[in-house]
Amino acid sequence: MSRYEPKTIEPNWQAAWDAAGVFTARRDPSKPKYYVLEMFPYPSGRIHMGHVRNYTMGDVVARYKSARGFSVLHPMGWDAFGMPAENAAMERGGHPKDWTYGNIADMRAQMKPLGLSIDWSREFATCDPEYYGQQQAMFIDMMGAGLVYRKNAVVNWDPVDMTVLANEQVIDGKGWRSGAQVQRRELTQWFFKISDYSGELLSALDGLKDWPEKVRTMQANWIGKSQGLQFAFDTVGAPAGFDTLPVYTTRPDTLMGASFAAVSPDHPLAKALAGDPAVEAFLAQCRLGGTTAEALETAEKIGLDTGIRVKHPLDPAWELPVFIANFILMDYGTGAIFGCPAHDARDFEFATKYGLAIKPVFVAEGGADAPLAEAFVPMKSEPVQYIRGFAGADVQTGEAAIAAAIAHAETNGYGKGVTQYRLRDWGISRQRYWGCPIPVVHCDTCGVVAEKKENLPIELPYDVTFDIPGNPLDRHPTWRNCACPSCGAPARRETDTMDTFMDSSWYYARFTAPRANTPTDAADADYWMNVDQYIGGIEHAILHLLYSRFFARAMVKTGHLPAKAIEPFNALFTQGMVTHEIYLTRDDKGRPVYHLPEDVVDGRLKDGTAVEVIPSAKMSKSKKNVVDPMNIIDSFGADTARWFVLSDSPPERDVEWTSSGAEAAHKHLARVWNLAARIGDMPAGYAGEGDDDIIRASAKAVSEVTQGIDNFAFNKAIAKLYEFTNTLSKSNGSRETMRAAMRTMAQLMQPMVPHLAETIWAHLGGAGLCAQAAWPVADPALLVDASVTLPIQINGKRRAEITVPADMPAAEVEKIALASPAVVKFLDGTPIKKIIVVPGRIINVVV
RNA sequence: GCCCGGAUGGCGGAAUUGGUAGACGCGCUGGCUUCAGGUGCCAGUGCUCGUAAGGGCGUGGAGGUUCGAGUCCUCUUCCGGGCACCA
Repeated sequence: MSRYEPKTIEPNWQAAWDAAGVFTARRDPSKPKYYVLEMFPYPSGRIHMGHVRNYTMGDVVARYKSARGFSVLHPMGWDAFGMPAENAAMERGGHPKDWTYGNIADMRAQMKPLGLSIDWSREFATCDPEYYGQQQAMFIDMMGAGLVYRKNAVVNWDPVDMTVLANEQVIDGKGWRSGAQVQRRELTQWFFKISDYSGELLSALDGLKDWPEKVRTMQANWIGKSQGLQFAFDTVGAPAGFDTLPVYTTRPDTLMGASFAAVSPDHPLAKALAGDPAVEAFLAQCRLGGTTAEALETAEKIGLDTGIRVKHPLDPAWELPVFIANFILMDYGTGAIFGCPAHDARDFEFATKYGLAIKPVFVAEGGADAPLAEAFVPMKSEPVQYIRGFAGADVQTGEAAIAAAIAHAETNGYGKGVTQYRLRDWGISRQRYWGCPIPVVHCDTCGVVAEKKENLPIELPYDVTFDIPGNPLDRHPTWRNCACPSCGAPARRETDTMDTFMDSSWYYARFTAPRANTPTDAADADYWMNVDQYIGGIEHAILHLLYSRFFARAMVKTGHLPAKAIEPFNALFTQGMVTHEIYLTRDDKGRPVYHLPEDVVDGRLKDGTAVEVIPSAKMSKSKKNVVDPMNIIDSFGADTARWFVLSDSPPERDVEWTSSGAEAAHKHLARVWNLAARIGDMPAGYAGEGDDDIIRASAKAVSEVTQGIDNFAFNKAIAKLYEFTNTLSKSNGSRETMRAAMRTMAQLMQPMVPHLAETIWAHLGGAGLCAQAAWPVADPALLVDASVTLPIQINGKRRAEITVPADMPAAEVEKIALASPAVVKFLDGTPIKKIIVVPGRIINVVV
């Protein structure tokens, strides 16, 4: 071994692994299987540090599990449909397909030098017709299973470009290209009945023990189960067909504080009143702006009194005005509510604005019935005192009062308790080209008919243009024309394509049999499913993971997955982002001009201009705070990049990229290399000294690094490897002991820096490839320390310490502690009130 | 607006179930090596008072529980993620 030159060794080892087929996943009944999957990338064209971090973590797990004797599946593919490809076509010309496949080739070329243990023979892209054709087949099966339907839904409409906009394309309520005020508009869309699974998707979260608690909590809140009361107001002065107005409330205990009723602008009653010009003008105002929950909930609350009145269910003489109000969502409950301003912040704001009564139903325990300055919303567990409650409700918690109110409604026959979910059905229609075509046909006589499976895949036409806004499939001269699968008459294809979340909701299943001519293969799915470890960004905590959980259920129902795959991801790990400082200068109008980190040295540009520095944020192209991983790989090698992204920051947290960090990583690897070289040069028969300590240190390193990897604490595993390196470089053991310790080092480092590990392993006489060697195991007897140092606290403050045999009884430890000079001196005869001895931990003397 | 996280030295972070706060790394300081710079090696490094011995203070902020709190509870500030058509 001469000098550490990663550029020489890395390609050689990658070729050696390829030649030995080390990473090819095989169904091997003699071994337990392990399926590790990282969320597949969108092919933007360049890999970034986040990718390196994500795939390195997955690689550590894959290589570790392989060393532990598992048959490992570790695949890679491309989430290749989506808007950026169409945007590129619009901005730079060219075709989304060419752009996408070009990007895939570029990114694959950037990923290969990382030395990831990926089975590249399973690679696919979701825009491959072989993939999306199978997706269309499943869509047809799911239609047959009653999981798909059409209904109206609200979209962002750009009235100038005459096109539907994604939420991302609505900036401050305006279209991103046209700048026009965006409107909410209804369109007929395709939906999946995910809401049929609300209860199950919620209750099954309890079984996902190896998912982060926060992800389960977020999903549970998203599904949003609530127990409430549904009842109908009798109306006064409403149009025909609206004799009653059904409402849903989670706070029926506040019914005695009702002061108005309100319906959503999308409510049938609001639509029925739209003939009135004042109502129509108001509804038009409500339609302005985007469709996001944030836009709807932060918009100023506005309402219009319809003149209609409803009768309070407990007092027919008590009438409430009916408003149309912009903050009522048609998608939740019945699209109509009663307002209790005293105990709901939104209702309070609304009532104040429109001069409606604010009538408290309960007060804080011991409080008085007084005018409120703001809505009084106690915590659920907090006892309150009902002053306008139902019979029998005294001082109690909200939950008990709600149950009493529901019971009252059911007993008296004006309402019933219902379970409601916030989760809405999954709208999958997109009015865009670069997605999977929805395989249905519109026929004048037969209606909406599924395409025949033998006609799949329904392929996207290549001859499309992006010179004008809108869906190119709509304006294609011939693509829409087809024969009705049912009657054979001329018919029209659906031009909506599928949400790209569909593509990523089953790719994990496809990886188990990527070339099968059905969506999945029973034997392969049975062997490889489930994903044992799934790794990806926390930003996918809700949508992608919830859709995947639903889709797995739909695949089980339609026979495309075995029942055991109903929850497809056994364990989930969510990683943090890679961040970097942002550098900028100002143009003559004071607008920021961003600069790449590589162009900034010591706070200055090359021409000497000082830059402003903004604290670290997620790497993004627009802020130019990106570091191209290829630069590091070119100058330091893949192992340095891998070691660096695993060091320091815990995997679940954000990591700040610093050039000094990358240099430090490289320095350490060179140090390990030099240590291995020195050990390799030791003369035969060299006896040295301290072998026992080296053997103990090795065992400790094995135990601690293994624990670090098992717990996804790669930063800690690496800290232990630093300690082990420090110990070994200071040791002077026998040749054989040093060589064995260094081989252990190579094995422990192999998941993180596989190329360096192979070189050391080979140099010090390891048999075969390090990547195929069995993981080392520590002898437990070597891990136990004979003596232990205990701190002595006096009144909780550390004053002294003693070292005692680890197995000394507590009574004896206490005696020695009290006799120690520092304690005697400090106490100076003060009587002891209490003494606490925690064996192996601490002694606390209370005086 | 709603839901979920996070905050520890100059910096990234460590701290099984509440039990020695600051492991490990970076940076910095001093020394050795070197013609010099870099590399490499050795030592020191939370803040503060003190010549020292030793003391005081310290985990975003304010309270609380406990013999003992970075860790548990309540409130709060700031930062980040998500909010259903970004992927």
